[in-house]
Amino acid sequence: MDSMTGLKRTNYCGDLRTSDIGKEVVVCGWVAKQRDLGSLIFIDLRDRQGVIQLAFDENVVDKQNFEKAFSVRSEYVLMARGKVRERASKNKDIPTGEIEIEVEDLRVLAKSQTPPFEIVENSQTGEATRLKHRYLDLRRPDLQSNLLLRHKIVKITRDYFDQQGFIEIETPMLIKSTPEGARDFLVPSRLHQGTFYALPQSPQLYKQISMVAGFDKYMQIARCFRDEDLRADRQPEFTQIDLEMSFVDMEDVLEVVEGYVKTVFKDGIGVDISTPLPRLTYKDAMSRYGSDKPDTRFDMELYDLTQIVKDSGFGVFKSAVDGGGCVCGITAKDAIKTLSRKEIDKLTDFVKGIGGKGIAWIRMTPDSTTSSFGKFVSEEEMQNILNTANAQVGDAVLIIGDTNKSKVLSMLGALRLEVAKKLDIIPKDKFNFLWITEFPFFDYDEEMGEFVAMHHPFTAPMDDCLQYLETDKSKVNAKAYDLVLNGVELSSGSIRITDPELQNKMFTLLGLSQEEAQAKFGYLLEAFKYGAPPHGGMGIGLDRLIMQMVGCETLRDVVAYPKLQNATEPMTQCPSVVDDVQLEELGLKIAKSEK
RNA sequence: GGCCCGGUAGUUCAGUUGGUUAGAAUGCUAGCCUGUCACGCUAGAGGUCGACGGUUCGAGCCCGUUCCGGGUCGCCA
Repeated sequence: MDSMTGLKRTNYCGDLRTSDIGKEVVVCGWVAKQRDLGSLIFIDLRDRQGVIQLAFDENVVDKQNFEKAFSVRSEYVLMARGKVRERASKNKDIPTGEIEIEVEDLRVLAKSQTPPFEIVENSQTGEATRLKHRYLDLRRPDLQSNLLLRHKIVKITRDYFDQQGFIEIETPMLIKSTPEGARDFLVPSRLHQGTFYALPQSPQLYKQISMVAGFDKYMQIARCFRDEDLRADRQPEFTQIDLEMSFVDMEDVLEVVEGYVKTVFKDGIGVDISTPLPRLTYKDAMSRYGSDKPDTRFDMELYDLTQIVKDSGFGVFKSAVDGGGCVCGITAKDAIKTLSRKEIDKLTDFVKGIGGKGIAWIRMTPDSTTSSFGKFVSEEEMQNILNTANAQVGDAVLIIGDTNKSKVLSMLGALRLEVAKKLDIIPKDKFNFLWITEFPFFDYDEEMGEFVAMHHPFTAPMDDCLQYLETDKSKVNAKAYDLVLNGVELSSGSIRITDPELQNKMFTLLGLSQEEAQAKFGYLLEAFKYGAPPHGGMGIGLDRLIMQMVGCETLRDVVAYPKLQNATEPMTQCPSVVDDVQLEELGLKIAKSEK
């Protein structure tokens, strides 16, 4: 192995261009590829900026360097000094394809074992293997560029909010556990055995207290933790762009966030987002798309057939309507080829999987119109359905009925997405933002038979809903707003309650006793006694934002060191057991052994 | 916790009704090769078919159990 003595890097491999021809440069990096043509050897040397070709001609370079180049293997770490020159034959496909380095001094700084998978873009290797050797996985150009973009986005974010007068404040990682919402990760206390800190699910209460403290505009690139099951877009720890502002109402928050979205897309990836962003109330989103985070990159909106089929001879429809529910449908345009009877059966299974009973369908082929329920309904009813469905030859109509209205909408919303995926009609190059406003304050829990809070207990109700607080909870909406991008909930926020009287009333309505509220949030309530400015804010999911920007399928491609679905990390093998000594110091005993 | 998909060479996969010695590509090793860039050509090494049990004359394939990975529902105020 060689030393670096006498050499100092002058350029990144991937940065060199034809303008550097003639210069003597020193580059460092990893061997991406070695091509041995006999008395001519090429090495592609890779660093974070890209690759550059090193050339070794047996008749020109000295014997020692040539033999080194010959014996080099994948992922060896090299340093090379030489002259940049124009290539004899050019490669138009890469940015450095017209030049190469005629190497005069080659140093092998480190050897490498053969990597367990190929270090290439769009790797097909399973994630468990890649995460076990994440340092190799991260060498891949796509992950390198994802993380470089992430860095850039974070910088743009800090700059934007700084310009808007926001102050970044670090809130603690070790905080009081407040078992509501998601599960907390707990950290046992040594100095106070038997007690625990929790890792924050978000800096929510601290940022509100920062408003009471007078910081006026707060932001933080905040790490958040939730001990819940993982998904492709959900990790137990994630990063949130956390905001809070004083003396604002909803419109002010939305305006700041819209400015941010515009800036970060323009400066980050060169995409123009036109503002103001479109808005939809929760109610409209549910009735038109069957989702509180609709993907508006394609149409296929829901429609209501309840009035048409309320006296239908088709039992499924009739009983849904009689039971106080509804019957709604979607029309899949030009879909009969994809949506064969067999495919519709699969969709029926899909709907059953999310709690539905099935799908009533109509297929309009050029020859005939067939349906699963035609013989039970009159000609007129069928015609009315087709009119409302705006169905033409080639279309498929999918209908769901149930005694639970919101269930019909959400199932149809899920079906809408499933069908769109099957038909492959979702454009990949669009960035469709959408504000969802006027969220219900309460959610009716069927199992418990009562209304439960849909948001954290400091969310303010909308002013014109205050009158219904004690009379009709279903009519109470919150000053809460979500920002949706391409069907993904990117961001969520609200205006908070600062009136202690209203706050107490809300606790009561949420079934929290004074004592419970005091025990959980006493410090915030105490703070509010000393002059709390009206305030509100938002949390923007940084990981999901970047995921959308690079168009990848999983959060793991934009997080440097993510966890597998089982919440472990194969490289470090965490979580792991700890020494008995550690447990003893904490006053802990493991009650259940592993097996 | 439920449901779905998967586990075969280092990697990605194929493997017919259960039938002799389990294949391909790529990677790896060696040799040849002066303009390659997915270099090319030749040769070679590389397998507990996730594990355990069962059915069978015979199991990669069938059955049961279990482990592991992915997706999803529940969950994520």
